[in-house]
Amino acid sequence: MKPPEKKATIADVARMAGVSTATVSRSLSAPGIVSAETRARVTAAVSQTGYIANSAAQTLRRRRADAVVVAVPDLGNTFFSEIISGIETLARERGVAVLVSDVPRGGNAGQRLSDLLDAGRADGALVLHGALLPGAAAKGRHWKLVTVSEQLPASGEEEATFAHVGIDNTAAAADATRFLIGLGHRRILHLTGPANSILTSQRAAGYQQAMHEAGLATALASRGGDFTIASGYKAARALLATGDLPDALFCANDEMAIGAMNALVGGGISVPGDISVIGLDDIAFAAWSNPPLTTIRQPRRTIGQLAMKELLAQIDGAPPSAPVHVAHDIIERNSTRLRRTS
Amino acid sequence: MKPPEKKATIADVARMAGVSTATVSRSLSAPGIVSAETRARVTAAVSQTGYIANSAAQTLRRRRADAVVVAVPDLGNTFFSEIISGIETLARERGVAVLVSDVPRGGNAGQRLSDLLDAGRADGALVLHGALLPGAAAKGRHWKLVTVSEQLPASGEEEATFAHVGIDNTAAAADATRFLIGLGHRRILHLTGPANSILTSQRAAGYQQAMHEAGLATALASRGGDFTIASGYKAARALLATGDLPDALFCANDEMAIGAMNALVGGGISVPGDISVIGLDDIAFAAWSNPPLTTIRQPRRTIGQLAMKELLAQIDGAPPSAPVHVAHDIIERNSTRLRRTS
DNA sequence: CCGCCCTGTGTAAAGGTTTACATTCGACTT
DNA sequence: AAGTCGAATGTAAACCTTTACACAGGGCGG
Repeated sequence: MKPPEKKATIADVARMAGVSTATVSRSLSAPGIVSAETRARVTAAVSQTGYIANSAAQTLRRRRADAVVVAVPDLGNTFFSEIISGIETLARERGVAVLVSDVPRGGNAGQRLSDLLDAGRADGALVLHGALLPGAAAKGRHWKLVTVSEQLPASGEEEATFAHVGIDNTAAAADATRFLIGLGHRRILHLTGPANSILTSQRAAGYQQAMHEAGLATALASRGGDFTIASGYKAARALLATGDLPDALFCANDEMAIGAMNALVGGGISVPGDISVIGLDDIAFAAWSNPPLTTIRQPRRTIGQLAMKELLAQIDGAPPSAPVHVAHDIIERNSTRLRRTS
Repeated sequence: MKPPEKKATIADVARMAGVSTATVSRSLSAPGIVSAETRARVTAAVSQTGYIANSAAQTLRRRRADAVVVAVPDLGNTFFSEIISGIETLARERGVAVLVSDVPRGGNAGQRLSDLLDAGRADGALVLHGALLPGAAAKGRHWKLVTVSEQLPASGEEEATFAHVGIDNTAAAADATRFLIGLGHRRILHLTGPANSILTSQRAAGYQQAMHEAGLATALASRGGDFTIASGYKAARALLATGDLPDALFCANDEMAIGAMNALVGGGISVPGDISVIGLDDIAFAAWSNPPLTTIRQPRRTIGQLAMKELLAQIDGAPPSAPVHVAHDIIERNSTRLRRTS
């Protein structure tokens, strides 16, 4: 019962069960092909020795690590961590390990990925990182790789299209905008994210599309928006200073919307009384902001699981699937309301 | 320049450089002991072949995986993910991989840990999981293991004391309470966390200690508090229903404080006008709640890094250090104020 | 009764590194 | 000049599994 001095190897088990190591290996990985009687002896020996297969040896021989990397720009952001949580759920089920690599935006994510993948530490990667090093995408053509949430910008010449799972950001932004329009708002301002993010351009595009459809004039404000609460706050302060408020504000994500609402109510403006605000993502705090934020929900855990499923399929030899969009929903809370018929 | 057909091995490099594999290995891992000239030939061959050492083979031979597990109860919670972010920073520097294992409270974290550690997939573990399986702690005596933030309850008989890093929760809670007392509050209610968490008891103890010091009567309310926003909200609603409000409320964490404030202001109570509220943790949203929450800050990234440092030291053969407490700070915002001298 | 196939098992190679031990060679000591 | 020592390198074993291939024995069709 006391922990064995040295870890048991497959040879120890084989000896104890009176069979060859090959048989032990087979009993464990393909129980079907060994006779019931032998299998019983083996299992007994296994539990008696407390044998656990050494995974390095397995990896070496099988040429498969049973591990995947998840590359994120910011683990501290719930948005990402919930996706990872979905990934992990599936990983646990399938017995594959999850290596997280938290490389800041602007950092060399491609390098890190290469270290892990090329050294055979992982069989593939889930990239939640819109800005992998541009070059890496090309280099990564022989990696198994699926992008999540943020699609990798098609890298010019080579149509480096990876499998992808996420919501349709353009459509989601259009839906948010249409929701506002449906409430009677006309002067709708879009507070955009950081310029270098694919999300920013997709969401802005959706906004513009919906506005054009309705024959309304678009108004984008970026003012240093970078998806943080603070940047939303600052942008709204700046807006306040102009004294010229729109009917409604569509923020490129929830954090910025929350920051903006803070600035607005802090400046004596009523939300949604004077101005409606809508976000996008439905982070956990959106339900508890002041007022509770109307937004568009992304099913994050589902996204994580779907992405993981796709990656595992690729690792098992399936060809990459076409990008898939999961459905988003509008969540109406109290930061939006019908426009006063003035 | 095109990606090589097959991955280069150390033998390929050796051949190209005209040396033995041993020399290649040495050039890479202990450059000092090989002559400058040879080393140059080797490095040339390495970059020419694009050689990257196979990590499974290395792990097998070195008997060290250069990887650690991080066990968390809930990745989706920023509190944990920021600690992990600190861990990752250090990990990247040292070239060790981080395996995250997100096993829900109540799940069998010990099992998962055992899978990873005993199979040699990782060299040690960082446990942010107050409730590892009780048994696992004992079984884990021969693992390298440091607990983070939530200390593992001493497991009865065996004084299974692991290295630990986190704030002194009792002291932090006492400080929060004293802060309230210092503002002139007398009837201070403590909203506790879930009963099975070590954090809950430590924080409650700190509260009681500070109250006793000041000769004040303690009042604990648990009402299903489980560290979530929703539970804080519910607890405060219940409080509201009694019609008997204290001077101040000390919530066992920020989420509950935010939920409670929502209920309070929703119920027409002014915070901090009628009642002061203080939290503990200083999560990102604390600065943006309504009103901004006074709380106690835990340096989460630092905690992560310190814990990682300790674990790496243990892996390198150092004996476990004694538990270390990092300093916490009080962050005064607008949810607390001097008591009205009625 | 022969040949074939099938089932269950064993033998040994392969997977890619690291490292203990051996070797070589030149410099230095006495 | 013999003996030591140290530096630089090579040889080969060890790390632990999986699996291609071979083999044995039994059932069965012809």
